[in-house]
Amino acid sequence: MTTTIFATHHYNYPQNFIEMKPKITRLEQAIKKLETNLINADAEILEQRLASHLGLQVDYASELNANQLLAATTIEGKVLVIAGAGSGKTKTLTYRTSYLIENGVSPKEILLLTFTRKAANEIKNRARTLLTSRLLDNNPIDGKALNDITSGTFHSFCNMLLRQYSGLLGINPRFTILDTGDSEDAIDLTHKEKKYPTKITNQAFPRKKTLQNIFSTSRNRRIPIRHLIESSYPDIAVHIPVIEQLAIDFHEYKRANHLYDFDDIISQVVRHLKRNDTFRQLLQNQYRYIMVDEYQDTNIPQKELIDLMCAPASVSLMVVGDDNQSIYAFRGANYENILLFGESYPEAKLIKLEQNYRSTPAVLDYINALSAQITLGYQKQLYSDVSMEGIKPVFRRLSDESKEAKYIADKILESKSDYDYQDFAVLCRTSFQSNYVQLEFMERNIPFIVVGGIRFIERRHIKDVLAFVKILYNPNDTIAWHRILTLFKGVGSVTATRLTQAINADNNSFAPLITTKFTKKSTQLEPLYKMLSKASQAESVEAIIELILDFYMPVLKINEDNWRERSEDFRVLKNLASEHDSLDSFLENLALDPPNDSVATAGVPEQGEESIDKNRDKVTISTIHSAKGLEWSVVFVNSLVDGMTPHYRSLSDFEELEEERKLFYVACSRAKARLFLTAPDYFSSYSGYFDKVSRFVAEVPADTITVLTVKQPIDESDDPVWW
DNA sequence: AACCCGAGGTTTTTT
DNA sequence: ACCTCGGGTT
Repeated sequence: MTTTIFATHHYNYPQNFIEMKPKITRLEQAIKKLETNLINADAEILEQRLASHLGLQVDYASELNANQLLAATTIEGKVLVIAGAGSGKTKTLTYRTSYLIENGVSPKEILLLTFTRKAANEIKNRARTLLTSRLLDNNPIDGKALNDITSGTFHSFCNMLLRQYSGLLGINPRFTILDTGDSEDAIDLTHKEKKYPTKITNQAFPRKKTLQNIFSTSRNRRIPIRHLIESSYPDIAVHIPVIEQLAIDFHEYKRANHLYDFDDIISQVVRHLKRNDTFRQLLQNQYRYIMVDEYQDTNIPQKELIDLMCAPASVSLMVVGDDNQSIYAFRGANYENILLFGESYPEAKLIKLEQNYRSTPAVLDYINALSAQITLGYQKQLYSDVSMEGIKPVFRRLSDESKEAKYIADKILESKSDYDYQDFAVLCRTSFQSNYVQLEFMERNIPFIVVGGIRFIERRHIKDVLAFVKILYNPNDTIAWHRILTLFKGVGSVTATRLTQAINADNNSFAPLITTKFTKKSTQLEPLYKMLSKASQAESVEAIIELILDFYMPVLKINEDNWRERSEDFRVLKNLASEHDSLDSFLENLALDPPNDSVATAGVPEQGEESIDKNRDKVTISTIHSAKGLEWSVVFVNSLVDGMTPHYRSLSDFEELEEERKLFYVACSRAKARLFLTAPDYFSSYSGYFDKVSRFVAEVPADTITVLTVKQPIDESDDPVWW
């Protein structure tokens, strides 16, 4: 029995653990079975692989470790690669890509699906460098050919398919994409149009946000709406029949107006793959080598997509992931996909990458201890061959959140001689947990950048401007019309709907805007008409944005008192526009690969050209979710109170709690050299009062971590005893 | 039909 | 402490 830090604490285990037992057993069996297909880089295999490398440009054997080499050179059949944190996953995919090409695979046959487009481009570019930098005398490989590799996120790939094969699929290629907020609006509009009751026996109808959530979860996790509501939203059960009907109406509404939400983009492709044999065979013949990154975060439709494309034995599939890092169930990801891979592909091979190149042994010991607490998963133990042990992670409790922030700032300034600002990151469970940290950093003049939280694309004024662009691209986009028209005083929901209908009925001409019936509602409609007419003739995306802004700025000034601040964002928007030469690529990029950093930065003011390096040197403040895949020398994780991390909403559900545990694992495994964990004494909100240290900190063996107690002379006099 | 105001429920994470 | 929704008012 190992000693844990807070042995006296008692945490209630989720009640549904018993019900979960059969499912857990099934998953365990699938894991066990696939474990028997594990291949290891033994001497014989390696020798075989090395022999086949004669004549290749890249020296795979000396640049990869044994199992990386195995993964990079196993190019036929179905393979699952379990890639632990910091095990060189991107490197392996890069070398595999290069290996495929050196073995005569055409770049056009390669499909690379990753979590972000950035990751896809990185792999492509690194593979290019790899292949072309070795270019000696007669290198037959053209670096440009790598552009023919199809790569991107599931969403961008499916979006491309829908547009490119629109003829074959019988759909309109000029559709617009609804983000989550737009979907909510569309649900609301459908609801109002159909005039469904908003109350039954005094029970209010759920909000649009809740509805969007229900619809999306129902589709991504394949749970009928009725069951989902009965199990997760029991208090709105009286509304089930209406909600079910609304789901159908909502879907028809989207189809009628050429609107696709995030879920449609994937699901519609899956639907076509199932029904359209020509389409399916086309893709199966085209993409012969498929690689999927972050497989643990795929949802059911995404898994189905892969399964359909990979049905022929001749299609090679390698999925890469880490079951310890599945943290997206809330948006429908299904952690079972990776655990049940052996069920879908009984012949699949399993390869594990367990050598860690990121963290010191001291940090690794800790994250291995965290990993041991995760109930389900493939056997794994990260190891390092670095001999310097490093410093153990530190846990410190402080009286409140501002003291926590102070402590973090102190530590950063203390170790500033060893590191740059950009070597630090503060990782938070929720974005608002960074508020105190931001304040403290501003006061102490520590430059920082905030990642996660309210994003660029979701700001009201940005969405407004994009609505104009969307209309120019798809005049059927009723959601965008509605958004624009209700900006004007005198035009409300009813007029907007009527006007939108008139436009659509008039073959999408803008003419109804200048009929007297509507112009008397607002003087803005005529200028709008002129602007749209002009913009539809404009030469470039940038010119269109300029025209829209000329029109929109006065409106913004009337509607928002902080218009000056908001209009700063338009420079970013104009820059983005200048990078695109067509409306579809511009809109697609913003919808599916939006700029991630919030513009919120502080500290070092801009000082012109030379200070670019200085502007990069900032501490990162990020949500844990947005930190996935990244690493820093020094990592802080705050708010480690049970109820904040794990979040109180997940305490009663076994699977949700497991995901929180994995989230903490992701956070800690970002650290290269130092890991600081902090917790305030308590946290209270309308949902309760929480004062126990996070169970994730409490449950690991005490010798893996240094716990600072009251005895430590850190500038806090009123540090209470907390265990 | 639009707008204003007050009440009540709300807050995790994001392609 | 915040935003969304509903109801009453203009």
